Amino acid sequence: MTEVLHKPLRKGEQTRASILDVALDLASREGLEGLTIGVLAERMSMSKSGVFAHFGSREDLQIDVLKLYHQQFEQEVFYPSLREPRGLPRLQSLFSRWIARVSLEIASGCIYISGAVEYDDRPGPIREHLVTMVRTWQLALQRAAQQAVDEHHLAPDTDTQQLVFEMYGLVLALHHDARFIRSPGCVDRAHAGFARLIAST
Amino acid sequence: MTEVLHKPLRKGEQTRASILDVALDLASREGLEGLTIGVLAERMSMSKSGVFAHFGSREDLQIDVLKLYHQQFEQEVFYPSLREPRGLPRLQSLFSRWIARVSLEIASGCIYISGAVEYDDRPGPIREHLVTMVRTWQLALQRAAQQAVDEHHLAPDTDTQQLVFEMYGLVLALHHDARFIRSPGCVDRAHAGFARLIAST
DNA sequence: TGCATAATAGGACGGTCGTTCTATTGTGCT
DNA sequence: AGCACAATAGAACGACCGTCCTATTATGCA
Repeated sequence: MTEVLHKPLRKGEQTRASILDVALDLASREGLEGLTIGVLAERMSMSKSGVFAHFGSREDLQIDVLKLYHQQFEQEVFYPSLREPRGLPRLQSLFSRWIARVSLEIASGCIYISGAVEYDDRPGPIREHLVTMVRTWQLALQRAAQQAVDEHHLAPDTDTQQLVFEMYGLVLALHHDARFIRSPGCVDRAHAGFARLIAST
Repeated sequence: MTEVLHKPLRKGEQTRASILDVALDLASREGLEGLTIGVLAERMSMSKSGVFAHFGSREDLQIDVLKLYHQQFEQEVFYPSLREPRGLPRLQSLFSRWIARVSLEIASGCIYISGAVEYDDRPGPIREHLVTMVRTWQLALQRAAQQAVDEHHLAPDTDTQQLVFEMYGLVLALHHDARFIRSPGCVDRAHAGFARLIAST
């Protein structure tokens, strides 16, 4: 069990990791469904079977990509915000970092968002993993919102589920207008929406 | 030119129309990219080539599906709202009918929304058509919002682009939580968001 | 009813997909 | 250095894709 941690990265594990990196980039651009082993192999300058051997199946590869994305999301958005004081500052930080990440992702795309559309009607383990991750994130937001209520930063009758719903809407609108419509200034609009949202509760 | 209008539907045009109906249903569920001629032919109990012959290419088929969707959207959401008086009533009607349609589409999916994700990074005529249609809809909303300002139903300094941005976000969040997360009560949340949106401007 | 032509079927094409098998190359330990 | 074995390559598979070509069937008008 634990001795695995001490084992240094053998060659295989190392290339497996870099395959996953490229796969994440690819899936961000083309969607998880658009992630194909042939293209992945080409980008890696490897043979299809060479790439394939590192994962039991394409589905396992997709799930591993998903887990990697989740990990990066936590690292970039969630954990840093925990250093902010409970309540509104932390909620504000979560939202800002979220926006910042989606803004950077304008060139590549957010897998949580594209995955939600790709797998909204496609049962299976990928959908289940995806739903769990997004639910986790929504619950984290809701917890932060509740803390803001407890700290009297928000009105005591605040519907935190409604709050998270609308925050998610702002980010979806940002992703939509930035990546699809490509209209400028939508990052500011997302921030303005959040400010109004906080002010009116 | 005009004598085409008087020509009754020959057999071919008739089956072509019903193919498009099935294709629209299929594309709503699987996405425009998931719309495949083989599956379409199977659903029609026709041969692949029999289906194919009605459209010059798969891309043309997809564009025709898009146009059909646009037409239905206008018919169900846009035109009926024009009978409401200018200003807030009409804006409210546009939003309500929009929500109602997306709610009914929970079982099948909205092509504007899924298409936005599928084609946000895939250049070509399909993307162009899609962007034009969504832009048209957003501009219609913005026009209605501006009329609400002119009628003094909304504050004179209202940022109508911001308003449309947030309305779109509410619908995207509804689509997300209803179809992907499958959390109940999000239709009410979309309405509540709109009410708060109007109240706070 | 016959005939021009529209509508559809059937089969084949080259391509890509995920996956499997076998062979070859490379690594890392004793 | 040599050996066990991990890592990768290469070819082949069946399945599905869009598209094309040719034959057959159905339609609708004279």
